[in-house]
Amino acid sequence: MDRRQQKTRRAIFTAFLTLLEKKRYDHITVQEIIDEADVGRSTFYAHFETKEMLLEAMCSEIFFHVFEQDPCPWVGRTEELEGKLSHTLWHVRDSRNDLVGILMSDSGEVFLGYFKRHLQTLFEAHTDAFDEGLPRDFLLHQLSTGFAETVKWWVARKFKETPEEVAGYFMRMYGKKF
Amino acid sequence: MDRRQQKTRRAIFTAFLTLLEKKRYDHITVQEIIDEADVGRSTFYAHFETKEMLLEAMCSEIFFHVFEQDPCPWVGRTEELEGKLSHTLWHVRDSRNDLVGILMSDSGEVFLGYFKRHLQTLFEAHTDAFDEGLPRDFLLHQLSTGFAETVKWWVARKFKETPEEVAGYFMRMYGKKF
DNA sequence: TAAGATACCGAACATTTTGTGCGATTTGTA
DNA sequence: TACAAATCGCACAAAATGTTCGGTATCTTA
Repeated sequence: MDRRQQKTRRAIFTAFLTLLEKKRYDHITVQEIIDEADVGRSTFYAHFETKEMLLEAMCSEIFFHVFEQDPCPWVGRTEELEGKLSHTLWHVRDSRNDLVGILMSDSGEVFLGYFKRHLQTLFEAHTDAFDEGLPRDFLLHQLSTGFAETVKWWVARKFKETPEEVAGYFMRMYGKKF
Repeated sequence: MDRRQQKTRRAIFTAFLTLLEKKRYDHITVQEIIDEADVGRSTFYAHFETKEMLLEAMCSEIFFHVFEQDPCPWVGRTEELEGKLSHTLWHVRDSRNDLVGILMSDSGEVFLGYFKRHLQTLFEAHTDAFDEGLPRDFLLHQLSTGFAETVKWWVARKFKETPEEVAGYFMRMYGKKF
């Protein structure tokens, strides 16, 4: 892809993220994004048809960059669910500069949609760690939304706990108890 | 309150709910609400400063009507948490005409905010039914968001299960297990 | 390095949506 | 009935969106 395109695309993304930390998504105007990114008006519309499609593209790109980048450079594979969750939390904390604005804003649902679908596939291989007497779709729905909410709780607490502690809380909250 | 005010207020609310079932909140224009409600433009703005404040007022009113109407006419009090949750679910199903549009739309967070705060106070008196070794704010956050998500799951399934079944699923998912 | 392709700029313009003002009319309340 | 208040609807201003186009800068590749 042309360097110029990458450059403006990135300028628009970072401008958007900057604005998202200051004010609500639906109060941000295209003009503000253009000004903050310092690009021409027609240039913006050459890249994104609407503000909404910008959000969608940005969430998609960040999600892919954070969670589906392959191979993961700094972590060994583990078969344990709790290890996988810790791993996920490491990624979240590692990318907090990109994620916090999106996760905490009123536009968070778009990114969370990607995240929850990702989590659902993750949990599908581990339902035996939980109560198998529950309807499977209920169980998976609760686990994925529950972990997403765990992340939001953690972010709101500014990552005070370690990833391992948080994953432990989650497993203790949702896992089988004997 | 003047009958005329009540009438237009109601007309605007129902128009808004009607539109919310057809299209997304942020794609609805004030003009569409005005047309659907069949009220004058200045009349709308005499009632609500913005579309957002209309949403806020509507969520507040519906929440109060559904959950804090006192006394509750058709149910006996119970001290059991599971009974209280079933009771809540009865209210939800009973008011589904008003709630489904709001809960399922992209504007759902406003109503869910009221709902989760309500749930949090409800759970505060019952934390002994859950794992007390977890941080209290984590526990309460998970329970309130978890029950809210349970409701969303149930709504999406078009109330296929009974309130008691759903409350049972929730308790089995989150409650102490021995 | 020269040529062609492509992206950017920025200003102008049309359109849509929002929000306000005001006189005339209708409706509610006392 | 008489007064108060809400509604209507039209006109108008302001803001935001989205498009077009000619000139300029930059990239790619032959």
